[in-house]
Formats: sequence, structure tokens, C-alpha cells
Amino acid sequence: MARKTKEEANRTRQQIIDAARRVFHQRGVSRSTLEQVAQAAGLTRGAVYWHFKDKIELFAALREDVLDPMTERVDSVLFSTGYDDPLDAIEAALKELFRVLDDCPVLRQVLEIMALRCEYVDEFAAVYAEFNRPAMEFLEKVETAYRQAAAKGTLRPGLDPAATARDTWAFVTGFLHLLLGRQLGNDLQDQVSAMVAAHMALRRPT
Amino acid sequence: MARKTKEEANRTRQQIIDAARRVFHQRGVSRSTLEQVAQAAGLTRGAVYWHFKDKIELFAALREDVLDPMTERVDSVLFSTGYDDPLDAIEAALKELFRVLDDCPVLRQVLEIMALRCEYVDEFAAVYAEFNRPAMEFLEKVETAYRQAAAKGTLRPGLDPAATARDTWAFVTGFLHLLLGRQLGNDLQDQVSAMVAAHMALRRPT
DNA sequence: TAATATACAAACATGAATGTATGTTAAAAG
DNA sequence: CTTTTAACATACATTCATGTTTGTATATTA
Repeated sequence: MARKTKEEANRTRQQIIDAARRVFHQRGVSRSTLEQVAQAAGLTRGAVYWHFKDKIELFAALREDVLDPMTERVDSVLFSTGYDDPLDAIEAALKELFRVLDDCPVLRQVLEIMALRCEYVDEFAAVYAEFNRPAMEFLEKVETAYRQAAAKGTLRPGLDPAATARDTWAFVTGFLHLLLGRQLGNDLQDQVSAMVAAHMALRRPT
Repeated sequence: MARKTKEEANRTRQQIIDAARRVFHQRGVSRSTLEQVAQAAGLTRGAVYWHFKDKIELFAALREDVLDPMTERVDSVLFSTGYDDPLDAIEAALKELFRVLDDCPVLRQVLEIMALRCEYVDEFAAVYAEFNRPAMEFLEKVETAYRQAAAKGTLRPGLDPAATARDTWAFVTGFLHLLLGRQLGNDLQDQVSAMVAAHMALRRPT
């Protein structure tokens, strides 16, 4: 094969990532063959091994490709200065999270791979830690917001910010898993907004 | 090999299941070899193939072995007549759920396999449905309980039983995943009871 | 008690998937 | 303009998991 221009090479690299996302999503990570990925990308295994050391490295690239933008988008809402009440910021951030999931099918694919199509053992045990790190950071950020709300008096009296944050944390985690489990277009998808609102309403003064 | 008595055969069947649980937990379902399972049981693949058609059937047996008892134990608390307030029954049932998880390592292993060490594609897609069915049924049961609480006036005024149940549902799902993710002995484990209590306190009248 | 089915172990055949090594051509570098 | 190196395709060697088949000795049954 002839040498390609650097720009072309980057494009084939991205093609491999896109193909891997589809193949991993359809067959699961461990059952996916690099041969299948290569074929889906219209290439051979040679190309895949040229751009990535092995399947694990390819999987890592695949994740970085879409995960970081999501975190930034949600954080920007959570830290937005446009809300007087921190609880409003949390509510908006949660809605934003699920909205991203809805209008970015690529992100959804990656999250479904990570939640339902990957076995977190051996080399992949580290991947799971990475999967959880954003969740842990999210917990801290939300706790801070709840603390601010308590200081401002917009948090329902008697609620402990830390405990409330953990409850929200579990809620988001569980809701994410439940959303990822079912296929698109189900009734859950349009109840998302209402459920987030109801969840937050529990934390507001009566 | 000589023929064993029926009782002995049942014992080796159970040995295979126990071995499979350990191997699946350590290596993940798809990376586990029936050879590894056989060795861990002190047998050969011949025995495994004699008792089970293939890995999928073995995995199914492994689940049935421990999952049904858990559901029964939680349900019996939820449907107990010993509580005046249905919210108390829900709270007790949730605590029971996490307690079972704590003092039945075998169940925990199976749940960890299902949550983190299995890829739900192809033949295993059906397994995931089975994984979710108890969760769906749980949602309905909790919703009924919330409805009863509303009728009795023990549910915080203004709360919709259905929406409240979905929130609890997400909470339980998320909390389960979070618990399964981390190794035993972490700080979450002893906060479980407090978190459940806090979650339910949000639903009680002020 | 003879016949048969059971509960495995051992051997076999097959089909991948992986990693690596080699070849080829064109883009970069000098 | 020559040399080098990048960007792959192709071919090779090895390992390994699976399913099946065969063998065999003992429970079980008639």
C-alpha cells in the first residue's frame, strides 16, 4: 500500500474509531474482532495495528473521542452564573445531561458500550475506574451546589447537603443505566424532564 | 470414567456452577473458558458439557441458583403486614435488599457478574431482559405501596405516587451499581442504611 | 443377572483471533 | 533529486476455545 498524506491518515484513523464504535456496540467489546473492525472501516487489520497497539488502546481512543465533550457541556451548565438558585443549576445540568444523551447518538453508543457491552476484568478493570471518575467528580460538584443552596436558604430545611448529593448521585446513575438499557423511543425518554423536576422538587422548601 | 450415583452427579453439577461463578467473576463471562471452569471444579470439559449444553445454559443455571431467593426475601419484607405505614415497609425492604447483598457473597458475585462482567449482545441480550424484569416488577410493587401510603395520608402531600416510585426505582438501581462497582469494606457500605433512610425521609410529611 | 443408560475422561477436528514480519508505494525530509 | 520513512496490505505462525466423538466403568433397571 502506498503512503497516504498525514491528513488522509488521520481520516482513516477516525474511520477506524467510528467503525470500532459500531462493531463494539453490535457485538460487544470482547467478542469484536479487529478483523471485523477493519472490514467495517473498509480496511485491513494492518491499518488497525498501525494506528492502535491493540483493542484496548482502540477502545480508549473511542471513549476519549466523545466522553470529554459531554462532561464539559454538563459542567458548563452546572457552573453557569445565570442561576440565582443553585438548585436550578443542578436541575438544568441534569436535564442537559439527558438531553446530550438524546441528541448525540454517538455518545449514547459509547455509553451503552461501557454500561452493557464491556466486561470490566483484567486490563479493563482500569477502564471501569475511568468510567466512575466523572461520576465521583459529579458527586462532589453537586454536593458543593447543594451546600451553596443551603447557605442561600433555597434548600429544604433539615436536609444534609452531602446526603442529598449522594441521593441525587444514585438517582442519576440509576436513571442513566435504565435509559441505556431500553431502546430509543420508549416512554421513559420523554418523562426524563418530569422525573428530574420531581427529583429536585423534593429538595426545595415546601 | 465410572458412572456416579445420581446424588453424586448432582453434587458435581453444583460444583460446576460454583466454579463457574468464581471463574466468570474473575475473568468475565466471555473470556471465561469452559476448560477453566472445569479445572476450577476439578473436572474436565466432558463433565461440563454433560451437565450443560453450553456456556449460556451454564450461566443461566448460575443465576437461577441465587437470584430467586433474593427477590423472595425482599418481597416478603415489602409485603409484610407488620408495618402500619407503607413507607416503613418500603424502607425496610430496601434495607433488606442491601443487607442481603452484604451477607450473601455468592449473590453479590452473581450480581457483579451481571452488572460488570457480562456483555449483553446476541444470545445474551435476552439475559439482560431477565436482569431487568425483577427491576420492573419492583417498580410496580413500590408504586402500589406509595399509592397505599398516599391513601393513608403518610405520603408527603403533593407527591405523585408513580413519579415518586420511579425516583426510588432509579435510586435503587443506581445505588446497586455504585455498590457493586466498589470493593467491599468501603465507606459506602455502612452508609447504606442512612442513605435509604434519607431517601425515604424526603417522601414523608414535613 | 443381563442389558442399558449414565456420568464422566480423553482424544480429535475445526475454526478462529492474535501478533508479527514482510512487502510496497508514495509522501516528506534533506 | 535522492533517501528515508510513513501508511498501510498481505502473508505467516502460533495459540486457543469450541463442539463432537469415542471409550469405559459403574448405577440402575427389567
